[in-house]
Amino acid sequence: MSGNRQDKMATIVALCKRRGFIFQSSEIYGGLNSCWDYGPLGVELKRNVKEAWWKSMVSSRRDIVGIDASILMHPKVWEASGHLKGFTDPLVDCLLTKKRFRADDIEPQSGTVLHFTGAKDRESDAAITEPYSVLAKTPADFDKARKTAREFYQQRSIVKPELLGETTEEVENTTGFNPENGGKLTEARNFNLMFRTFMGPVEDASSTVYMRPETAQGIFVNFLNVQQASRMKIPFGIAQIGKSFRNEITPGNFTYRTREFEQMEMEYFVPPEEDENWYEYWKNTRFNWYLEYGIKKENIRLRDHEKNELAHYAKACVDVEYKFPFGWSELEGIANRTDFDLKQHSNSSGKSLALFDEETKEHMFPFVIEPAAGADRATLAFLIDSYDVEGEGKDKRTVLRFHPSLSPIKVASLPLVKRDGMPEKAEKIYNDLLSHSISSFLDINLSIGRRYARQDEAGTPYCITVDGQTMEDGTVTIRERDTREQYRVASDSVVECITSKLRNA
RNA sequence: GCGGGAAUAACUCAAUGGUAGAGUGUCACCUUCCCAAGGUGAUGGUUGCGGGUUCGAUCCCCGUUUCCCGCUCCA
Repeated sequence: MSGNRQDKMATIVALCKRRGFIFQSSEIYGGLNSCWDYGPLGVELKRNVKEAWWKSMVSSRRDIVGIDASILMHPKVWEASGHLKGFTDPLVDCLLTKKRFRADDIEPQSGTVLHFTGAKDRESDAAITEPYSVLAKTPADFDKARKTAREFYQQRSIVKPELLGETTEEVENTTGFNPENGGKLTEARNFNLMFRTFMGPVEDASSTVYMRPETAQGIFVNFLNVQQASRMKIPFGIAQIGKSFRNEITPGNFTYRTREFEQMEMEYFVPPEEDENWYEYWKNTRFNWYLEYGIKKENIRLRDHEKNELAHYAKACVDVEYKFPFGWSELEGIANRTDFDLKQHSNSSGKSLALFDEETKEHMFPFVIEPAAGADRATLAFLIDSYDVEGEGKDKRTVLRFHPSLSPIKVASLPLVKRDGMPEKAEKIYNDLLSHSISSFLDINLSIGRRYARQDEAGTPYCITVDGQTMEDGTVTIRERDTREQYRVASDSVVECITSKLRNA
């Protein structure tokens, strides 16, 4: 990881805080791990990202409808979906090397275990009574095992350890030792990635509920409700934007991996024999969506999952990856979930989620193609991708080159100087814009250059400037963020002009 | 969860075992007809938090929280 890349991330985190995009959660209390709050600019940006997604997936299509399911769902949902079982990883650590293993990945081993009760130093009074064991695999090499044990005690400040209380034990098919060095592993600890809480005032096992680790299940369990209410016929989709929660073992990289996050998911139900075509279709459609909203071609790619990488439900999966400063990372996964989920819920609930096929007169389970995107990840990617620094020294300019639809503020209304009625005129234009629900900003103080710079750093695509000529002929200038070019329009056509620019952007 | 590094004003950073400074920013007033101009003033910090050592700690020690890096994990 080069210094530059990390500098870029740090610079963006600082900019986000300074300009009000993203703050650390509960900062005055020292912060809360992996939790972030969106500030005034950040919330607009993220809303715009979600709106762009919703428009492209729902509003502009005849074949997709939306829902908003609750975060808490019946616990059996998570049994059926496989999350209750599959989301629990029993993990063990090597006491010597600290290397971590999944307990169920360790091959059973046989051999002789050497137990020690402790160690003392050969040249001082130092001693330690912590027990330790090493497995000497058949054919047993006891000297090597003892050497491992001495390393263990050396780590605990015994410089020249003499092992104490050695006993041996024959074992078969144990998984309690590190396959690489025979060293004892910790007890298995379960990491369930689902957040748990209690429904109602009594905290007992029967009231345990989970906060959803994905929004998809809310769609699957509502599949027939939605299909019947909206009279949809396959192929059709159900979309949802909402918060999900996962107790990630390692959160990090700013808002990239957090334990509370927002997903934009769509489940597209198709005839089983058409699954591969639709998979290709959504792969391309979703990839192009990022390009359409300004992500640079060289910073985005598709990466197919290897067979052994696939989730338990998936027949195929491809990631849309973005080149973050910390490396290529997933923005969105497009998966062929087959009929796994609908069948599971049908079996588990006893209520069939199959559709009746009028042609074949048979019940059938559609296959599901799922494009699942991270709203926070997409927001972060748009933020990073639009970040640009121009010029050097005094001419240096920081610009967020957002696609205009994503910009938190669309227009700033600025009087060139604070006199001759210019502030009043600028305020009138500002009010006009606001009355047309165009997100705008009025800035009167300080030099015009400074105010342009502030808007550049907020990613505002257009600045309206009221100058001397405005007072004579009623025209104002529109300044373009990316080129800094200016041209004049009649002040009473500003709203119309901006509206058309935003529509065509 | 392990190992390493860091934490001082809103941001970027200084400084010192004797209760902290600068630049930037922000605000007000003045000035200013086009890209972070200038002037004056103001705003700002229990030095992340909690203990300990000390006459005295931002500095030394311990713990803790958060962030970053590396493991590990990742539906």
